[in-house]
Amino acid sequence: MPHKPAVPEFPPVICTVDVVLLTLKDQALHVALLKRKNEPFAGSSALPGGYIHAQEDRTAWDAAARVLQDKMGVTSPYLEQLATYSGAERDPRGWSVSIVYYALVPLDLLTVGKENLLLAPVSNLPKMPFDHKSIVDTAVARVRSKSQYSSLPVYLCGERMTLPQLQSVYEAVLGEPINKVSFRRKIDELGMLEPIEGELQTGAAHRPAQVYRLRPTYRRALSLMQRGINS
Amino acid sequence: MPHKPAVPEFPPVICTVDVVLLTLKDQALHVALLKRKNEPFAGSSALPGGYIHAQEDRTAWDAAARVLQDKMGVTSPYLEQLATYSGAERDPRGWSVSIVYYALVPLDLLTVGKENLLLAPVSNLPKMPFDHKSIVDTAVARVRSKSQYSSLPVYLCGERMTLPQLQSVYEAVLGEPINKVSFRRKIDELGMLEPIEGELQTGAAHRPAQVYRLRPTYRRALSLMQRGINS
DNA sequence: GGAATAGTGTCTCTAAGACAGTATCTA
DNA sequence: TAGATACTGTCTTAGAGACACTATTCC
Repeated sequence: MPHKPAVPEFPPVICTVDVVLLTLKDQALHVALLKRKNEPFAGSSALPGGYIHAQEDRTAWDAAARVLQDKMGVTSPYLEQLATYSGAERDPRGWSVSIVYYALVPLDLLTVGKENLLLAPVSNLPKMPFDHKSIVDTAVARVRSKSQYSSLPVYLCGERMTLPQLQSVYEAVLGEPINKVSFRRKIDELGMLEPIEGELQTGAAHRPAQVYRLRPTYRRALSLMQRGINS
Repeated sequence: MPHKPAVPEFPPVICTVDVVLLTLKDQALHVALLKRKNEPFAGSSALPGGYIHAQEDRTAWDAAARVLQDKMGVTSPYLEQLATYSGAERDPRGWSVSIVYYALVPLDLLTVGKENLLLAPVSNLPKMPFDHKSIVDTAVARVRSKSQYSSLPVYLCGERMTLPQLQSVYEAVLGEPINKVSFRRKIDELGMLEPIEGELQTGAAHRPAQVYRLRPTYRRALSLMQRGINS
């Protein structure tokens, strides 16, 4: 029996990762875009991404985390695979595969005026190269969907938060008002928050709100609801 | 400015698709495995899969459909991306990416005793090469999860079905009994089925059941529930 | 007629939403 | 003290589950 080469010679496929980094700014979801330095589409704003470095990255997740670190200076507490986009026509360089991840980070982690950083509201995206617009739309839909029955939006808050703050984050993500009593019942059931004893958020001309923090168990894992938050 | 090559020379990444084909046999989910003809792991049962053919496949979805057709002789009415598995260590041939799809088909489409076909119950999987076991587990979890709030399980039925049949399919997938009244209310709300006038399933020693068929709109698209089927 | 399952009417119970009341801050 | 928002108690309402009753077949 003739010995076959281990890896047959198929035309090469371009293998990349892209990251949809979402944050909350002015009560609305925004996506982080970078001005591309290289061709194709040099100069236009696109999702941060890059080639998989087979020597360096143990997995595609690691590649995405590396891209996030190198290009955005961010280590996201939440980085999950969205989907993989592929095909002959999405990239002029040839048949390509892009494994896309999405991340949620509080705005204040996106430190400083990065030179080429553009925060675009997801409700009014600019022209974007490749299939990046459709990718962002899918990521937003995924985040909205997951937010209905999980603690996902807490990753958009900082370390500490009050319940009214968290509710307004949920409302911004879901795009609709939530019943206050139901919301607090749900958050209570989820059991992911604990009040910081004696710490109240004062300063406003009304009763101060209890400050909570995420329980350590849920720092990296989502907490799921049986039934979603029924708008 | 020096001209850069369009595609930098990174070590090649192996690009494949794999398919988790699920079906219902003896009231339990089974996954279709094929005995591998080629190294690595020749002889052991694994998910059907193959290289992406950049000349032939327009997208990875097309590649998965081709694999399903060529290796299983099946054209699945439902074929959706599950996730992408990647890394340096999952395949002895080197750094690899596998874009994994899952399909649901009625048992009778898996015609005949294919030589190398093994239908393994998902609750008792055999040893499988690569990370295929974890892939199957993820696919099953996805199907269970989606079945709670969508019409996904109808793809496990044939063209026509009765409500008791469909309920038993849901129960097999979800692994728990469902309240009959609630189930019928939900299916009614979904609006995906229409009764075939005058067609009843007779033959058993009891009242015959109305036969339904899927409305054309839902032949390829899922129908979603507001609130899931609450076991 | 008896056994068996199909299909339906209706009560109960759980949980979400509405609403209004009390609490506690700044100006 | 007035105004604002935080927080809570409780009533209403929608929907899921339980249960029982009728329907229709084969033997």
